[in-house]
Amino acid sequence: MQTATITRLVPGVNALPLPEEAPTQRLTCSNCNLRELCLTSGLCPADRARAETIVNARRRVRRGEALFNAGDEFHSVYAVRSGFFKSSVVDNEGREQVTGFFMGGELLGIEGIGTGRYNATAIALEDSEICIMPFALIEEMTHQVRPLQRHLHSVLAREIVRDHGVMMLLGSMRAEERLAVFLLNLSQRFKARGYSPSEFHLRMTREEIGSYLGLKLETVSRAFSKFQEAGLIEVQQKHIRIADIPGLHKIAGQGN
Amino acid sequence: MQTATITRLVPGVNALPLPEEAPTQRLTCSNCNLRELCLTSGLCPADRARAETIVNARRRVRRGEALFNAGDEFHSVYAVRSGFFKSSVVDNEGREQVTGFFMGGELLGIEGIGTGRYNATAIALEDSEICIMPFALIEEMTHQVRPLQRHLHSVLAREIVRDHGVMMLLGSMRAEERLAVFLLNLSQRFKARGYSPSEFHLRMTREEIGSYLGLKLETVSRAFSKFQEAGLIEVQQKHIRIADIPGLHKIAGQGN
DNA sequence: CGACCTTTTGAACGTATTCAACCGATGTGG
DNA sequence: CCACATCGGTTGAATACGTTCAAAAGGTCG
Repeated sequence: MQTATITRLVPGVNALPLPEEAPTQRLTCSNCNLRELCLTSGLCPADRARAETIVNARRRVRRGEALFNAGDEFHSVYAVRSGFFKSSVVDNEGREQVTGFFMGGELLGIEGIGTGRYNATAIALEDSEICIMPFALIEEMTHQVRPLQRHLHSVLAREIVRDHGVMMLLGSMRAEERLAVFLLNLSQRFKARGYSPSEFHLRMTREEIGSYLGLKLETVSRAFSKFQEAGLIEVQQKHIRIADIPGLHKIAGQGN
Repeated sequence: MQTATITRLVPGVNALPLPEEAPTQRLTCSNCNLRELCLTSGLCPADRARAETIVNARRRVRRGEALFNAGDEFHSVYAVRSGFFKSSVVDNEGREQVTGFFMGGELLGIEGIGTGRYNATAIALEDSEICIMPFALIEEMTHQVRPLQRHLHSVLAREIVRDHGVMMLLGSMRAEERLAVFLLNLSQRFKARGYSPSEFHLRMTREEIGSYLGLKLETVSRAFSKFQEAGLIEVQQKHIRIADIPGLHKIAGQGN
């Protein structure tokens, strides 16, 4: 499981360019198509060019493999370059709670700053690639590039805001509302990345969706079936087509 | 409701010392008994002395009064100097979700950095006093006092970790487990502030506890009664005595 | 003291869970 | 390449937990 493929991007012992990227331009934040969704979003080109030295390597993570585990020593923040992750925490009784799903441009592990250890486990739900950003480099760079500091604060704060949304979802909504909110959120994030907002593949199982939403997998499955009967979606295994986005919004927004 | 009593701590138009503090030493982070629980925790005396200029005023907030409202423009972070607050968000349908309770030394409003507006509403549950820390000053100071920057990151990250705990609670635990976890958490926080960990006053209503825990107020009340019958606590209205902390841990920890 | 708010408790109800069976898809080894 | 084992998903029936509705008692505050 620990056969990580690491691509060094900075001069060093392993600096030789790997075959698959040798002929083309090297991938940096400046030419990354996810730059406006990631840590350097909002920076001017000059600032971004300086900040992108934060990414000192990339790494492939295969489906099912852990990028990091809860309790591991924190040293780096990871940006999803491609693929899909879940993060989860486990309590004393071994119950897993999925705390989030992550796609291109989103950051993983950042809450490790608090204690010096990762709080959650991050697992790839499909073969993925991530950018490694040592936190020491990030902190150093925030002193040289002020907008980056502001943006780092913003990223952390928005994660808190996101969590408040999840608390609202878990604390006050019924099963079908939760699933509708979940589907709309995925839809909107796919859209922001240039994918279809109405047709996509779920990378996670019903059980993982259920864990995230505070429901059992059977309840998730039943809600999918009910949405399909109502003509709101078409669902076949992991393939989803959203037929009626306003209809889902109506369910998401109100007591039914 | 907006009759805020503001005590200026820095020279300025309203710099005259108010009667109640004129005769004694001025309250600063350096001599605040909450300093190790607050934003300057972990700083050496010299760094703290520099950083404490962040607090440029204090303000009284009376019971029931809002310190800030969701949607208000974000400019300051607030530290609870004395008293007790709740924070909550409201969805489209008007449902309130309490996202946290805050006591001495804890920070309010920090997630506003993300969007430039407060995400939640903060309401005093008893007459309280808070320290006002303009975020512009905080950001400026992090450049002069490196450990402060690290600590600011840490505070934000621990808020995320805390939220993950709440997600676990809301997503995977049953009513009595949730209440046990809640009581133990309060107990531990009172203890950290030098109060009795086994006997305290609940500042919030059953409804607010329920909102926080994703339960109805009747369910909270029943769970209290059941804990009392089991000899785990003595409860009379808002007064709580925890008689059997290990017993509560047992309930908090396991499926019953 | 009276009005109002909070809390408690009971009874009926409803939603999500649990238990179970079955089906389809996926992947592995002979 | 097929057979079989495994995993993920769907659906039904019974159950359990928390909610809803309701009434009444206890506190609090003007």
